[in-house]
Amino acid sequence: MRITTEDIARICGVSRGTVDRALNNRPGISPKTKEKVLKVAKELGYRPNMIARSLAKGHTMSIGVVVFDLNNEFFAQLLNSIEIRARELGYFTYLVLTQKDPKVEKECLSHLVDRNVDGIILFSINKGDKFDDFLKNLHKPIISILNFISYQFPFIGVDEMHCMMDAVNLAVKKGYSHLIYVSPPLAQDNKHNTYTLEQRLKGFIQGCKENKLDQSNYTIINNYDYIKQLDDIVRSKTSTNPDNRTAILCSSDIYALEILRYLEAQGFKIPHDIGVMGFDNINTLKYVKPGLTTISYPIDDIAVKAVDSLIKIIKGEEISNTSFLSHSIIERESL
Amino acid sequence: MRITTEDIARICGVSRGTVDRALNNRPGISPKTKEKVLKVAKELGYRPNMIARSLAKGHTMSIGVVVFDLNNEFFAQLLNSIEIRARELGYFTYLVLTQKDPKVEKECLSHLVDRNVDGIILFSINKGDKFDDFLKNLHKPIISILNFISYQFPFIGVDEMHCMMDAVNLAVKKGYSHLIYVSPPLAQDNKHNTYTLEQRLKGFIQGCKENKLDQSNYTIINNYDYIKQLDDIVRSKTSTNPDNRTAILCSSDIYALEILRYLEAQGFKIPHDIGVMGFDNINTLKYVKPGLTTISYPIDDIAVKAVDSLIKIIKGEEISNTSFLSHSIIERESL
DNA sequence: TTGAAAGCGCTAACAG
DNA sequence: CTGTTAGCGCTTTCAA
Repeated sequence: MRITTEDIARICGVSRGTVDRALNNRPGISPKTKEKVLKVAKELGYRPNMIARSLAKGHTMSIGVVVFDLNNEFFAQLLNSIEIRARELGYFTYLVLTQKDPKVEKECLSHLVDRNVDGIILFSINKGDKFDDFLKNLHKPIISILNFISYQFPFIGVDEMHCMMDAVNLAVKKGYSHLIYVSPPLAQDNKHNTYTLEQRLKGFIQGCKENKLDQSNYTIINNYDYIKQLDDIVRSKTSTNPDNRTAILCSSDIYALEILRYLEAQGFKIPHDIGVMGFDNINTLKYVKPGLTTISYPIDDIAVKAVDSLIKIIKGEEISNTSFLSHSIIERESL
Repeated sequence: MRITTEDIARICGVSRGTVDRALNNRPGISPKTKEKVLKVAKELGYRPNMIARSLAKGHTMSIGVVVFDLNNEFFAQLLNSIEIRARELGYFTYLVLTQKDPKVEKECLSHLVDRNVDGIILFSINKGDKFDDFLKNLHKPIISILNFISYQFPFIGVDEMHCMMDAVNLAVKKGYSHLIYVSPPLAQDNKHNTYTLEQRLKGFIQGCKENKLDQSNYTIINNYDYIKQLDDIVRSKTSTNPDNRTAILCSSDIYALEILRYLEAQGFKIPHDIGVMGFDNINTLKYVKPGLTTISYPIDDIAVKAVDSLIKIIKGEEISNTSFLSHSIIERESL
């Protein structure tokens, strides 16, 4: 089949140890034999068997990336940048999609360890003490991204709470006096890790507080039936009085997009009648009219930092336990 | 460190062979010892080392997926479905992004083989006899998708040419008498595998022929400066005469989207003044106004079929060499 | 400078 | 039914 070091050794009339010294240019070999071995290896098209190497060395030069799916462009971009960066540094990446199933996530994590990945980048759907223990028992470097797990694991993300506070501030500054917050996935927060969503919600509430909006001035919608619920609220609250306009802030661009479509269909003018704001700044927004005002995440930076940090840990270096990268507001037309 | 079969053997006072028989329930072991071994293994939290298993068995239960990037949602969806399907069947997937660099693609392909993946799903950017030889020398099952490589390798995709013929037919049926075909990536076809693009172009030309449109009735734009070029043509050709309207057919939704934005900014009414049609039916289209008429690819089917076929080959079964899955036209408002 | 041998952890063929 | 042995292909230590 494939050429092995043994083949080369036999042909060159040397031992496998010597072949290894030549191939991985280690000291203790004469230039002459080295040259010969290298020449034969090249002629035969020798390629090292990484599986065997992994077994012998105890590492695989591969990492695992665990996210729930790629339907949100956001994750596709993240994964894209992770793969590029990882390979730049010599690592191959295993992709694992958990479909938001906590059990699947745990199983896959274990499987990755069985395959001896050197480290894992994890956007987790699990959380809690038991999960912490589970992760600890994996005995592998792990970087959590975006969805915070616990202080036991390095984390890279953004300050979600302040993102949403900034959003509220912007809305208030623009003169909106009634706010609606739409975050459907909150509906499932009993079982899943919904850190990012919770932080955004907190930010919304805190932002309202700081702007002296009480509960009669804001509404929170936390289920997937949001269009219907919105319908009721919008009809009763919306006013043509320019001093009493309402703005809808969403936990993700995708909901904002749906809402935009719905409002347009209902004949509302955006932002004249109602303001809308998203979150994530996905690529799609480039093609959307009216332009959606949103919060921008530094996706590439998160990806690169996650990979770099992970590999530092793998190599035994120290890294800071938690890093928040900075966000920004992208102002377009919808708010 | 981790528990090994040797540990279990020692503790149970049996040999590693026996442990193996219990763990992988193979025949030739008494129920009693088997039970005991299993119990100890469970207590100790034993997990097989897949690297060692791979080395011993000669396969890794993993596949490689090679595409150029994930910026196009199309690929994200494809990859998503591939991963899901592969893991259903027990395979983990390595993701490799080539950034449209033919050299990188070849290197990565070799690396995947070095890592002993059991098979590869490839959307190739390379082509030609030399590349065929290269792939052959990999001695690995390979499924090519969408970008045809050669008859030497199984292929799964759609009949791109007929897709575009259907598009032309639709445009003509709708009364457009002048067609513009926009396919910027054709600009680079000297070095890359641009099978899909060439086929679409052929389909466009053939469609025009069959509809008796000669070269004065259609225009082909094959560079990234298409907006500017479009500007000139549109100004001279566009007519308010309803019997002489022009339609712009694009090789990808993303160009159609750009064009839509441009035309709107110029004050054109779509489709009243000019018709526009895309290709791919990416998710983004759900949020675009006016709705973009386009060609829909069976992304999930391609993904699932690619995985299934690959694994059949891996298992030594026969598969049909080429499969074209069926496409459909999604009629919305823009044409 | 080189060779021999052991080991990574598992599988599989062969004896007993 | 069970133990022994010989690999898988590479790395690494210890002698020579």
